[in-house]
This record gives sequence, C-alpha cells and structure tokens, in this order.
Amino acid sequence: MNLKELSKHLGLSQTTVSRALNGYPEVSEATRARVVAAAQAHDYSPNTRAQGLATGHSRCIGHVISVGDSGEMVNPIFGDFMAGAGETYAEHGYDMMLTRVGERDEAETYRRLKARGAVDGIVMHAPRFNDSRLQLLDDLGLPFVVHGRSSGARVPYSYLDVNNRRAFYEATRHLATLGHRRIALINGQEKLDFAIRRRKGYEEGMEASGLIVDPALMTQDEMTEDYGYRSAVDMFDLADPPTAFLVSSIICAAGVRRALDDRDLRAGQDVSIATFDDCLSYFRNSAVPPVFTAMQSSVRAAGKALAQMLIDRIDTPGAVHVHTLWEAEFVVGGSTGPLKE
Amino acid sequence: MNLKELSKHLGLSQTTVSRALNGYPEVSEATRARVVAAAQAHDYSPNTRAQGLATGHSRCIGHVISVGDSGEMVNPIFGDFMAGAGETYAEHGYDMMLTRVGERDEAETYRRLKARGAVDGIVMHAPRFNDSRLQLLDDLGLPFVVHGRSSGARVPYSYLDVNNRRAFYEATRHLATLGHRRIALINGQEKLDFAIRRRKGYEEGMEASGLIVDPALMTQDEMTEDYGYRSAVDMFDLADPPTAFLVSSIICAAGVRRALDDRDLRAGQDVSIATFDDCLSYFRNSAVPPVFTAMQSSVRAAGKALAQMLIDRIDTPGAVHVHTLWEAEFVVGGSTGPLKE
DNA sequence: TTGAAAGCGCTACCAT
DNA sequence: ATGGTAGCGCTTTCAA
Repeated sequence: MNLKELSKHLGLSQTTVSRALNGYPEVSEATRARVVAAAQAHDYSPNTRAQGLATGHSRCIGHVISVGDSGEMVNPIFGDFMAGAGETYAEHGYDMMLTRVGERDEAETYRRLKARGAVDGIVMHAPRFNDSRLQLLDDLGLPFVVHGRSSGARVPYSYLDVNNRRAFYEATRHLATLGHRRIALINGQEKLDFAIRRRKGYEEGMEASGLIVDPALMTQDEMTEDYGYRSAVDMFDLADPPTAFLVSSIICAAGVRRALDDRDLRAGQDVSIATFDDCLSYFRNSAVPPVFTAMQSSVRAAGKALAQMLIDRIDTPGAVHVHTLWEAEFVVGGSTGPLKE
Repeated sequence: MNLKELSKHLGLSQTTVSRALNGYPEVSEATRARVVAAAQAHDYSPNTRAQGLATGHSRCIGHVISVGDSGEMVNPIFGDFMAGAGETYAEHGYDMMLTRVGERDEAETYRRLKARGAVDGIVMHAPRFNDSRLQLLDDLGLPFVVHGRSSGARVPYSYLDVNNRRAFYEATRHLATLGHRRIALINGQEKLDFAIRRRKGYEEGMEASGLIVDPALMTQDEMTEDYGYRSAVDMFDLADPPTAFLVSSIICAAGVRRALDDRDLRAGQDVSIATFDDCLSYFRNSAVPPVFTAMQSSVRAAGKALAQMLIDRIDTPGAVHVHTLWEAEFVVGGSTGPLKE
C-alpha cells in the first residue's frame, strides 16, 4: 500500500493524505481521523526512500567503527551503548546504520556516506590522538558527534567522554592505598585517545603515591584476551613482578586472570586486578571487599545522551558545541559512591 | 555532484553515464573510462535513496534485536558477529541497519520495516521456542535468516546455529570426568531456544555420567553479571553446594567468579567454572590445565556466513533453505581440538 | 552506441 | 480545507 493507493481508496488527494499523516494543521480533524484510521488499517508506512528523496534527508544516523580499533566493537559495553543510542533514535524517528571500515578506507567511507546521502549525521567512535577524521567531517559538512575526545585537534566538535584520566588516577591511588607498589598498566593502543588519557592518569597516580613508573609494567595493544594473558605472563617473569593490575578492558582482564590462575599465584601472593572499561570497572583484592561496577544503565544512558546530542546538531547545524564529561563511578563492596571519597 | 550535473559536465546523457557506471555492456569502453574517471574526480556516488526508489530495493540489511533479550546486544560476541556480517555486506554493497525493539512492538516493527521498504532482508537474533516471528516474516514475504534456531516452528527457514546441545553435553561430561558430581547450570532465559538446547545437553550429560539432575543447581534468567553472582551465592548456601559451574555467558561467569572470590572458596575447595557463550568457551579446573577458547575469528566467520546466506536468499527468493550447524570447538590447555576426543 | 522520457513514492509549493 | 503538479536523483524502457 502506497500513498497513491491510500488516497484513491479514501477519495482524497495524495496531498491531503500526506498532510493528514504528517500532522499539518490545515487538515480538518475529521479528515485526519479518517486518514489515520485507513493508514493503520492498511498497514501503510511511507516509503523511506521516497520520503527521503522528497525531503532531502534520510532520517538515518551512521555509526562508523574502524577496523584498526576492532576492540571497540568486541567491547562488551559497545552493545549497551548502541542500545541506548538506538532508543533515542527510535524516539525521534531515526534509523541507525552501522559501518565497519578499514583504517585505510576511512576517509573514502565518510565521503561516500555523505555523497550517497545515506545518513543525516555520524557518530564517530574511538578517536585517535589529533584525529584527522574531525577535519574531514567538518569539511564535508556532515553533522557529527564524537564518543570520546581527540587531544590536539583544532577543529571544534561535540563529544561525550568518560573522565579516563581521573578514573585511572583514582584507581591507581586506590591500589596504592591498599599497599601495592608494583602496579601494572595493561592499556589499549596508545594511538587511541582514551588510552593516552588513561596512561596519564595512571602515571599521575603513581607519582602522587610516591611510586615509580616502571616501563616494564606498562603495555599497550589491541585489547584481546590473549594480549592480557601474554602481558601478565611476561610480567610475572620479572625479578620484581607486579602485585596489582590496572586493565583497560574486561576482555583483557580475562586474560590477566587466566595468567594468574596458571601461576596459581593468587593463593600464595596478594594480587589485585582492576579493570576499567569505560564505565565498567572491576576491582579485586583479597584484603578488601570486592569492588565492582558494571553500570550498564550508565553506558546505555551515555548512548542516549550522545544520540540526543547528534540529533540536536542535525536540527541546529550552527549551534555551539557541547562537551559532556562523565565521571566514572565506582561501587565499593556493594555500596555506591565515587572511589575517591 | 549528482548524475545530472555529472552528465552535463561530460556532455553525455544521464542514461549513458548511468550505464557506464553500472557496467552495462552497450557503452563503449572509451566512454566508460571517461565517465568513471570523471565520477572519481568529482567524488560522485549515486544517491542511495534515488537509486532505491528507481530500482525498488534498498541495498540495506536489517538486524533486529529484541529488548527482552537485551543480553544479546550486551553479549561480547555480538560485536564480533556484527563485524563479520558487516564485512560481507560491504563486499556486496549492502548497508547494515540495527534495530532494537521492545518485545511488545516486535510484529509492528517488522511490518513497518517491510512497508517502508527500509531493508531488503532481515537477520533475526535470539529466536525463542516456537517463535511467532518466523511465521510473520514468512507472511510478509521479507527475506530473512535466523541466528539460531526455533524448536517447534512449522515455517521453513534458513539458519546458522552452534550445536548448543552437544557443546553443553560435552562440557558436562568433561566436568564429570574431572570428578565433579555437583555441577551447576547457570543458564539464559529458557524461553530462548539456545537456552533450551543447552539445558538439554546438560541434562543428557549428567545422565550419561550417572549424575543426578538437581533443580536446585539450575537457574535461568537474563544473563547479567548480577544474576550470575546471585545464583552462585544462593547455591553456596545449599547443604550440598556445587563444585563446578557451567555458565551460559561470560558476563554471567564474571558474577559467578565474584561469588567464588567472595567465599574464598577456590583456595580450599576444588571449584571449576565453565562458560559457554556461543563459540566462546571457558573452562577452569585447578586439577587440569586451563581450557579456554575465545574464538573471535569463528564468531566473525559465523557473522560472515549468515550474512552471505541472507544475501543469497535475497538474490534467489525461492531457493531451498540452508541450515548450518557449527560444532563448538574447545581449546584445551593451549592445544586445539574438540573436547570430546 | 547513445539519448529522450517515463516513473519510482513522496513532499511542498501554488492554486482554489 | 483540499487538490494539482513539479520536482527529489536515479534506472529503465523505447527510439534512434
């Protein structure tokens, strides 16, 4: 069933039917009611493409994930984030498109997305240090927002980010408070902005605690289980092995954990693991109650917030840029509260 | 830049330019080369919606996730699966759309997706027992494939699934072989088909091992960390607590693990955790080398395979239905091979 | 080998 | 309050 058929069926013009369905005021309420009822009865939904052609926009949002940062999609919080964003899009009548792209074809992909008119706006994930995509998107005139930040970028842009630096600072301090002196950092690839900030927080936390930042206790790579395993195994071979781990992803942490198990270290030695995965954190120490947060609702909320940000940008292209910084929350032994308190 | 402008620029008709770009044979190679070069130079990509309007298809695939099964999207393997599917779609010039829907609006969503012509086909996730969506999609005439199966469904359909029953059978047998007699099953919601099959495999494994299937050792719910934690804590309170866990999701397993840590049980007692998450499995026992698989490549390959299946269906609507069943692989102590060997 | 023109389903402008 | 009609950008007959 399309507009033509529906309007013929109703004995009205396409114009009137279209207006009735789209809430234009100049349609009599009686007519509107009749039209709406008929539309419902015949399962009529306007053809997305025709609508788009006529109006010039797609009512679709693109999420672009780089393959080089494939950890992003594998990341367990990714789904939650997308779920939140999807909710907001649905509320506003937007569809959500997912594009995975090799780092080599990135520019081309954004360009084509724009040229094809496939999306009205884009959410950029996993920004790198001084990310060139910002300039590109700005040049293209394609509305976009960023999940994360890009240090050193000159282009103004809207973003939503977690306070990675602070979170890792506090986490490091926390571990130091527990008496750890050899704290390892299993980080993501430090070309990615969040990893840079996390490392910074870690280093500041170490210094503030009067501890030595040992390069042998810092690794960076794509955040796979295997990477976590290998890093931990290597570190256990050190003369002065770590007694605590600060891990950038729950997936990595599984690897670290496996390494720990392999060595049957936990029984004898006092080892802690701390995972930080955006808003998802994991602390463990045999001397204190476990500290754990898996704030799915927060991540989902973040997704919603960023989606709303983009929709606002699309509606008001010239608007001032918005920056939202979330403080990571920690749940300590079941009670909620910032770790730093 | 659009077709009109491009053709004007070239001094050709839109027809010829379109034909040249779309590989029609009646265009002279000289003309084609000129056209292709110009298109590239001007960053021309055909407008998706206009193309769709003219051809009648969207070159877009929809993935629909039900909120009731929200565990699906949070599932760490979801991203990998989507990544694989996305690759295949890209190769074939398809876009990928993600739709998250409340269980109440499911039918409506599928109907609208069809009516709006938003997608050429659909991938259905997390099918339930005798899932009514199969009939609906069949009636709608919207090409679809299923990630998983639906027991009791009368509609023929194509699917790709993991052999959940066998995997849980083998896992249970494995744990029994290690000497465990009290093996717990922390399962997903048993309205979901995969959970039903996993339970079946578990029960068969218990019986084959001469062990008693104790309802007190079986739970089912949405697979969150908290659910895993609560289930394990409750079971530890039993007079005859479990010594091993078979867990349906790595997220849940984190909860079980936390419960174990809480009780400081692992040091004194011989407790194993076995997680199964589609192709991602985790076994642990202090008496044997750790058993672990995180077959991201497999999950990705599964995504690719299912996407290809759908594309084939779209291209050949009447074709016979395809069923692909993957055997879960296990990596035991670093060596790869089926657990059952 | 190339071009003119109809039409995909809708919106929006201009009449009435 | 309602209708006629001109596009939106492309593909696809049909003609030349």
